[in-house]
Amino acid sequence: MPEGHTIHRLAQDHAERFAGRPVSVRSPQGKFSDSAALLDGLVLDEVDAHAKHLFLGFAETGWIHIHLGLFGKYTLGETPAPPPTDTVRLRLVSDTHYSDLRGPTTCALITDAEKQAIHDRLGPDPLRNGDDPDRAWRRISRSRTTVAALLMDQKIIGGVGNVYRAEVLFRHGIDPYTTGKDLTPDEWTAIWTDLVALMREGVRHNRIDTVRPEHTPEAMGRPPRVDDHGGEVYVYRRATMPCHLCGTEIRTASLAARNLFWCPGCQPPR
DNA sequence: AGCTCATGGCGAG
DNA sequence: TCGCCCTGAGCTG
Repeated sequence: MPEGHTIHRLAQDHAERFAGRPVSVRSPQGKFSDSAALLDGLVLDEVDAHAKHLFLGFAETGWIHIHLGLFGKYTLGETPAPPPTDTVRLRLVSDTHYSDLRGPTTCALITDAEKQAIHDRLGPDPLRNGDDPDRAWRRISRSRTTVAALLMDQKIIGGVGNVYRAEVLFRHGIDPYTTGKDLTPDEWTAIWTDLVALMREGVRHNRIDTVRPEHTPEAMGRPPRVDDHGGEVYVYRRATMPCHLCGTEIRTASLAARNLFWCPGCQPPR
């Protein structure tokens, strides 16, 4: 689940359901108990998100910094909350809603300065209004690293994960092994603009869909397909299956310990 | 019951 | 580049 769109959606949902009201803060699992005790009953007054980092602000006391990592998951619902299971790291409860966090890489109480340090080491985020794509381009355009690796580097661009990486490169016909230096300014502009649109859609629908309307199974007169992660995509996790557009077998490779997917037909080497 | 894998990221070497 | 941390689903047996 967790790419940038997931975190921005969680920020929205938390702002709507918990902000401006006192909330009960607990850690049934125990690993966040000390901080939870400090925050319990305070008003949650601000929510922020940058890349894959979520921040829940409690005025003078500080921020809960949350990073889901690969396994972290949220469950949101209406009160009454069910009895918490022993893997719930953080439970928030307002008079109307509850939220349960399980398996995060990070759930810690931090200061304003510590929060700022996190923003400082993250690249521009397509989901943060006003973030400047030129900051990313300055680093990409002089890098000999592959664009596939650069898109996943959170210092360069914030919020893109393995699905958006594969899909945005497919949508622009870019071979993932193209180096940053070889990418054209127009290609970068197209990638950034597309990420802004795709990820906003991702926040709205709470899932990743990247297939253009003219390429949906209905539009192409093919049987409907169901991708096992819940969204409609071109290449992600479709290794050895035929490309929806050209029929070439989708390829996969390991790049920086992550699975990369691309269509050699639609994304030819330079 | 035990294994593998997953949309992340960190630190050691 | 590797090992490690966090959890749960989907296999295998």
